[in-house]
Amino acid sequence: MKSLNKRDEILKAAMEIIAERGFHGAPIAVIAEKAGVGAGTIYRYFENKDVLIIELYREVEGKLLAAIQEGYSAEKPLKERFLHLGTALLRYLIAHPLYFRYIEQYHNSPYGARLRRDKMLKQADNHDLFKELFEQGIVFQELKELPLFVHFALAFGPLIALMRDHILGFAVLDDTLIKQVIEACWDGIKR
Amino acid sequence: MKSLNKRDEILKAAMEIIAERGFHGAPIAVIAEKAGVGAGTIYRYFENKDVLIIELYREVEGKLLAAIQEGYSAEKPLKERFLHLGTALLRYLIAHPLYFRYIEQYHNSPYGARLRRDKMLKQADNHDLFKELFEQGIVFQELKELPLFVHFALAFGPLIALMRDHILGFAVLDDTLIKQVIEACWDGIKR
DNA sequence: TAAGACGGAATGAACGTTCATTCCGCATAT
DNA sequence: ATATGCGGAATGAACGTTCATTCCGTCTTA
Repeated sequence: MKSLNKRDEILKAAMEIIAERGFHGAPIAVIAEKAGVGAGTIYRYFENKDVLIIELYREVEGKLLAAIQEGYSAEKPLKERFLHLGTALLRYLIAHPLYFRYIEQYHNSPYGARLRRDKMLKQADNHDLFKELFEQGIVFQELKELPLFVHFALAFGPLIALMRDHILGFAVLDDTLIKQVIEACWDGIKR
Repeated sequence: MKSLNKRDEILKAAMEIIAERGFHGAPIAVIAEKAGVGAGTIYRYFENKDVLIIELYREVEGKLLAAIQEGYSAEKPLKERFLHLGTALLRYLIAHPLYFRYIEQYHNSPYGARLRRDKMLKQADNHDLFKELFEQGIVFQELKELPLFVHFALAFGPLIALMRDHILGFAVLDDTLIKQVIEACWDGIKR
């Protein structure tokens, strides 16, 4: 119990520092200090820095996926489902900006490369939900007849770009705007 | 003349190595070897590594902007102009994948942060062309009445996502598909 | 109950490696 | 012969990781 606390302290500290300063600006010594533990202690909980970083990514990804699936129903109309997933995604990331930043750091790093390679092989993930949605949409002729990866790009690309703007303070994303944006994404993919 | 050649060799080598392996995987020694010069020589042409990297970014950005402006006419209809810029951008980046990778590396690094801050202040850039386009579109009621940054996100987000897929080998972007994608982006922003 | 012994958790100084940068001797050209 | 350009070994800073040592809670024993 006590040890779980310490482990979580380390993860939390790593999360905050890496999200804010990137992997460059997050030496073990700094993470240890923020977590309130000795540098060596980190190696009692994680084999090495890479393992810590990968583990942290898994946790964040898990929470994100759980969040967007909440209240999702595969029975509802396509558009409604799309709006649900999109708004849930945006809302969750806005509520947890550090998660978004961490995910971005992770993707744009050597770790991200390995991740992509892995996903190439094992094609089952959050994408499942969206994949299913897009495939149905094409079959039912509600969506443009384009390759799946184009639909992903049209749907996620704008959201990621907006999140960046939001975090940098360029943009203010309130509920009204979020809804308009997801609708616009739908206009992009719908037939 | 001889010195210019050597300078260009260094820039080219840095470009290729950073684009392929990221800043992590590009120590001065490696760049020097690829460029066919001694490590110390690099410091005859660039004050330090940061200056080299920033200078390289300026050159790449300059070429990119020149490429998309070629053949652009502010007189033509809005949609036609948008299609021109979008396709020119995608085509150029596909033809120069290393440029795209370098730009991405740069943006997702401490350098990128400084860049953003600078652009916050001095709001004149490639964006000018797009900014003008979007503003006109809103005035003429051809585009959705959304904040400018949303239009940027809806237009560029998908293109960047697609470029990533393309470079990673997920996607094959031929001329037909490029056109369809830009059209889909237009559907996203048009009223 | 109190004293002592024990084991695992925690620590941070020390080590080895990696890197940007500097420096100095050599080569080339005038 | 002198000045300029060049290369790559040398340097020192920064970092991840290790490990001998300390710390602390628990169990044992009288």
